[in-house]
Amino acid sequence: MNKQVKVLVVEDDPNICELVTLYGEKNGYIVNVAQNGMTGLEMFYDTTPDLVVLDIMLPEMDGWEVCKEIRRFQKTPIIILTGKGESYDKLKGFELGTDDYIVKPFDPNELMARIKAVLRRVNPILVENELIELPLLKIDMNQYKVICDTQEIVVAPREMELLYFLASHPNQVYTRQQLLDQIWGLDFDGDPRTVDVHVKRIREKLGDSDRCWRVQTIRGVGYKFEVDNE
Amino acid sequence: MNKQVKVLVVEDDPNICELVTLYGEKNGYIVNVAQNGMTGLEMFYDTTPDLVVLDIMLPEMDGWEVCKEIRRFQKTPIIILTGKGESYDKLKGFELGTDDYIVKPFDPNELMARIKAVLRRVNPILVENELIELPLLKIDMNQYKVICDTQEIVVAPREMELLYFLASHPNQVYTRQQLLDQIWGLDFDGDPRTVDVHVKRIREKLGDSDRCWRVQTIRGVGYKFEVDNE
DNA sequence: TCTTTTCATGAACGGAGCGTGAACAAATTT
DNA sequence: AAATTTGTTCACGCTCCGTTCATGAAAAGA
Repeated sequence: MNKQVKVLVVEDDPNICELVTLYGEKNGYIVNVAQNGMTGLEMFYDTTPDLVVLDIMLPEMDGWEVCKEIRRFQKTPIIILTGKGESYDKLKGFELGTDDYIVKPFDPNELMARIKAVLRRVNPILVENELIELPLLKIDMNQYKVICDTQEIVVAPREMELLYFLASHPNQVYTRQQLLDQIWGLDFDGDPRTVDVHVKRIREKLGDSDRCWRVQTIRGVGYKFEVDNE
Repeated sequence: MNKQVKVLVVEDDPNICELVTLYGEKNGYIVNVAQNGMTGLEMFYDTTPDLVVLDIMLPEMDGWEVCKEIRRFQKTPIIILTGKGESYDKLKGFELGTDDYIVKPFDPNELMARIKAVLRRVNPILVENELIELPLLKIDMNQYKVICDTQEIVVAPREMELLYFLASHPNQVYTRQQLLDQIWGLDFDGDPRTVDVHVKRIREKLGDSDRCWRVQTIRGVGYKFEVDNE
């Protein structure tokens, strides 16, 4: 198991703090929060985080100052949080060496994705690879790549996610609705049989040779990714 | 036997309350209902449920408040009930530490499935595994798989459910009508002899070797899954 | 033994559920 | 803006499943 990744959030809005903390912990990070720039810096030296999420509009000491101060001796990755109105000075950001930025209001999942991306770029060891390997099948969610029978296969995003989800829960049956909720999201309000079409496309792309795994239809229930045990 | 699982439902629509209660009790849960957020919280501290089903649109105190309040010190799993139209504030977080959510109008069985899934993830001991293992017989409802004499058997959905139900209540006799009510549902209005045909098909699929278990006919009454206690 | 009741079994019908191709819409790329 | 890729829906056909019915066998009671 990898060591726990520490994230420092410097942000004065307690709601956002709470939100980021919740999502961060859900993703397995240790999250520390500072409500202003000063305590942010203190906490930085105190906890030596692997990444900093930094609001620009801060009381006492603004985000750029914090950023500059951190960058004097450390190259810890920094993700900037900026309000919609606040003109984010790209040049300034580059000069100060930030790694990414996200505009409020933001989708927490989006932020999590960015954190993961930055961490991977800066320190790949910290990030667990979303990779599934089976005989004659390799699904790499990071590179969005599927290799089947030693040759790469072009799989569309949705197909990729569906295949990955099924394959990461082998032998477990899921109803169409469960798959829609998990992969499409709760707000998707469409035909459950959409899943069928994606399954079909996955199947025809992977071919129908005899392997120790397959996407199985369970009539009256749904689908499962079946793997033969030895 | 496992200890009884307690579920708290916080929902103002009495119809939904009744529905969830009915289904919940059928699944062996102790169901408590609160009609608004305030009494919901009181009842939470009062009954210490194992899981909370929480509507978002509530009088007096909205679901997010209840959620936040519960989450202050407890990590009791929460399943959110949300209307289709209600746009949830992404920033606020529709997943403010909730474990799952389901959109109204929903299929009660779907909700039951989610409750079970969440419970299994959070506290596996509370959930009885949908798995029956006997000498020369394995019924796995999660994988929708029956293994008899070390080889897999293809069993149709209804047969599967019937076999599972009987096998999970060994040596208990059920009339045809009871079986219809339990498995087909109360709204089924057909020939009770339908059960006979399914029993027959189960029997011929499982073979008629001498084993320590069998589906027994009790003449004039119904059927039972008989297991020899050596 | 004969009658009656109850169950097992095979066959058959109707329908639900799924695979598939194609069309359309939306997003993405060029 | 055009072209390509991707996502979704629809319609058709087919298969498999659930249900019912008819018939004969088995059990129970007289």
